[in-house]
Amino acid sequence: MNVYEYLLNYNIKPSVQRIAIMDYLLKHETHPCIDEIYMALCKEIPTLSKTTVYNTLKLFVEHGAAKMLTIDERNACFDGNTSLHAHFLCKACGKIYDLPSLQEDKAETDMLNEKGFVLEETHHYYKGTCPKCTKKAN
Amino acid sequence: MNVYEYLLNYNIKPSVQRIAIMDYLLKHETHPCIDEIYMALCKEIPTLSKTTVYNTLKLFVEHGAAKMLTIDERNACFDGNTSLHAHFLCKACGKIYDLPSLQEDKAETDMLNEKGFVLEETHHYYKGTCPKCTKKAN
DNA sequence: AATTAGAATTGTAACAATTACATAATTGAA
DNA sequence: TTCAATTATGTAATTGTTACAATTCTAATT
Repeated sequence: MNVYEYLLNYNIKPSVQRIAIMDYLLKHETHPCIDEIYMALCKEIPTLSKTTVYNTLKLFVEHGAAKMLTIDERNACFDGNTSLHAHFLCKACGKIYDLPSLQEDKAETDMLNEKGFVLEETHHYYKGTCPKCTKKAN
Repeated sequence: MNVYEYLLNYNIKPSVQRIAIMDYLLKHETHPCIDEIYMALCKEIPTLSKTTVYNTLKLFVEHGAAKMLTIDERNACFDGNTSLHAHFLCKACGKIYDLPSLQEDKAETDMLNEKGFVLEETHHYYKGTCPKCTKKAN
């Protein structure tokens, strides 16, 4: 996968930092938060600033190249997988799982559109305990 | 509606502050954030502290008497309506609308349960522009 | 190679939401 | 009334995020 081209497809001017951040997002399905990305890339790009990570992710979201998840109340995290899919947050270990896909509730979206609501994003997630943590608790 | 009894039903010891906060939540469908609640109740209870509002809402959520919404990335807000329903956040005016109800995606929840996931909360919301703001923009 | 305008990045400082923690007040039972 | 437990308070610290001005980089043009 050529990240340089990938950014251009979203009308984002590539730069060393932007490529590194997008690359990280695409290769790590961990739904990383700002800090995780910053910490990871610091090593390769020692001059990287946290502000740049903020700016860059904001830019990605605006151009549709990433999605912001606000599942965890304290930290926004980011997903390079922009397809429509649901999530599961384990309250015990904090891990966010991807769920296979997500069917739009057509009755609901039709109703909203009819009333004049313009839909831009759909968010769907569960919170609970994942199988691993459930086992540990016993 | 007797808020005192209401709290007892959720195994929450009533106090002046708790009753006032729960009362506000039940009477205002605005999905208020901490600050809105604090500002509103300051007048009646001049000694109220913001910390108490935090503590109290946390307690309510733990006892299932309220739900925390993290739709807006900056501010958590709270909903006294604990029934399963979806939301719509207007990006223009910031208002959060309640949507009629929410059907569980049975195929999905069955699949999760089968794999050993324990579900505790379901969140479903849209972001976009509401009819009022869409009109204004034209 | 030098110039230059625009874009991208950086760092500091400010800001605002939240939490930790120690203290004070209240409650209810003995 | 006394006492222990619960509840509420306030300050201060912490943390995530943003504003902004300065700096650096990029790439086209001379």
